[in-house]
Amino acid sequence: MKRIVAELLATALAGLPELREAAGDLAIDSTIERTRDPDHGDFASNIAMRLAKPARRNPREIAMQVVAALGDDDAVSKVEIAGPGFINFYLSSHAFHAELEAILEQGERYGRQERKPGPKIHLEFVSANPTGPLHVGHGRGASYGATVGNLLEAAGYPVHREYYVNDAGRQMDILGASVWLRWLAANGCEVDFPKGGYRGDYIREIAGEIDTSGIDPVTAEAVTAGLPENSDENADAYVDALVARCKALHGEDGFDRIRQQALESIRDDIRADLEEFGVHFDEWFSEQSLTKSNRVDDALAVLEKRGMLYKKDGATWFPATRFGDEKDRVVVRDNGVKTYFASDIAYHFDKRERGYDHLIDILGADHHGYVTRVRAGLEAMGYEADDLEVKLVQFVTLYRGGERVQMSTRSGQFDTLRQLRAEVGNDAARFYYVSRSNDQHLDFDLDVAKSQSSDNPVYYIQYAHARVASVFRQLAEKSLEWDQDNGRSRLGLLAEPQEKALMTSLSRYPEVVELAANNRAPQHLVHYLRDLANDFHTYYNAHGFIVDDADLRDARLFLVAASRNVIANGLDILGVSAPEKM
RNA sequence: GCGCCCGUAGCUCAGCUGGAUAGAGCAUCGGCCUUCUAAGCCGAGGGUCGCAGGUUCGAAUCCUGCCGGGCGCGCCA
Repeated sequence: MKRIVAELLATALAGLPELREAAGDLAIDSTIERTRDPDHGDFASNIAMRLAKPARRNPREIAMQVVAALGDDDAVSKVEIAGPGFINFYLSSHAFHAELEAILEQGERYGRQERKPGPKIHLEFVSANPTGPLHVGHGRGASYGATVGNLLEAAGYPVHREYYVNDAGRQMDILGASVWLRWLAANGCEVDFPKGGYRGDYIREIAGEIDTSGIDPVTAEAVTAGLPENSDENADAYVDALVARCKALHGEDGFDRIRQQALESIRDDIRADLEEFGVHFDEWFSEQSLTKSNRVDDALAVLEKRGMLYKKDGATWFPATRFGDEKDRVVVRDNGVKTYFASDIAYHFDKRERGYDHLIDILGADHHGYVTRVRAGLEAMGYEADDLEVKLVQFVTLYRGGERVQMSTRSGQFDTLRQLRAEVGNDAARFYYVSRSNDQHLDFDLDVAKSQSSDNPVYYIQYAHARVASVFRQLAEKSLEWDQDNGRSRLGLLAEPQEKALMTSLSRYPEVVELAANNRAPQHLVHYLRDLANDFHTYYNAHGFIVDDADLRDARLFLVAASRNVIANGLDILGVSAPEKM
């Protein structure tokens, strides 16, 4: 709808060379906004004020000139100049009726833009290490990422959703050793469990499920002989020695089998958890595959070739400070092992090489330290630092009964995403996770999320949708039918203030989706749906829909059906269900 | 010490690339069910937008400094 005004303004400006020159590359779109006050019309443009300086003229005078140059359009009923130089546009009821018709014509497509050829967006999110179940914090990244993906798709961009599986490196060895020890224990071989090991119950479960055919049980003495003490200072050495011992006793293959089964079990569990949560990925990208296909070496070779590596103290360094990082970073340690940073830049290099134009990483706030260096890596390899956009998701704190819920893996308290979903349901979880800006700490109140009452906005919005469905059920019970065509031709009967307000809100939907997509800000959609539901409930309480006058009834049901359509489309983007009945 | 994020009503938070009188929910108070679901609606009170400067026609929004809170600063992953 905004486009109507934008086009009118653009045409007017095209006929005013002096102003057009002053405008330069000013996007006309960016001068137009919805008004907050209906007294200011439906849309306002501040273009006259923006042009005042470059044109060295009085803004009201410019506004008058622009208004005089505006062509006629039956979508616009009135144009006024107000305040310091705003141009206020009042849209005609014709324009709003056309929008209502578009909503029902386009159905699920309403608010979605035509698919654009590019830029192709690579969206990486969650990417939690496969060492245990997802916790509550990951849930926020999952909801946020999934919703941003939906928004970007609605805005027309091709989106590839990817989960990076950190299935290589030392942590996987520790996971393997943890499962191995639990397996040994189940077979009568008790060994002191390492302090840095994974001790969750799921490790025991995995140990009980893995296929160990051909791997023979051993004695505790064989395992512990010559091992360092399992003390706090020796924690790392003790774990590493256990890994080495496992390989010595069962062979590389034996250890590898245990480790691989452990990580696959956990990864599959994470995948199932996310699927149940309505969070889908196009690809689960394995870090192991990066190494196997030599992509890390490829990336390092590119850096080498560009003179972006140097040796110092036996290690290989990347001069990150040249790209604004606070210190240079090691990519290959003095023991020859490549760092996590090396595979990280290789991974992002690979993303670009796979043909994605724009990379978005959604990370926990504790990862913000990596942003500069990874962007530096991309830049050093010849890409733009801005090709990588990082959205940080701040921490989540759970509250119950006004008290902070302690989240600790160790104490076995409430902390997994599964537990949260079981307690409040997927809809409430998806909704609350994205109801706040990603860079705002999130206080997640379990009592509110669970409550099926007025203080719970999820139900408030869903209720509006269910109410519409109920109205149509009621219609059928009264053996009446909705004549949609008649309703369409009678939209002029919708003159009540609540009807005007609802039509205005509905027409905003495409703009809200675009705004939310461009800013990676799902909370805009959340707040919009809340407002829309409010407009609907107000209308519902003020006027009957199933009235005796068939023309008025058909017209009102047209508006009501359009409301249902927009609410359903919005909830779909949020990954929240739109119930027919509550 | 350095870097990132945050500071808006009693509480939890919106506030779009700077716009017109700073908004919503909860909580508090007062109304509305013989009529499509009261999981709803209407109304009232409640603000030094952390503080101080600056930029400009205009600042909660941009810049600088300070105060307060969170997170991060490995040849870990």
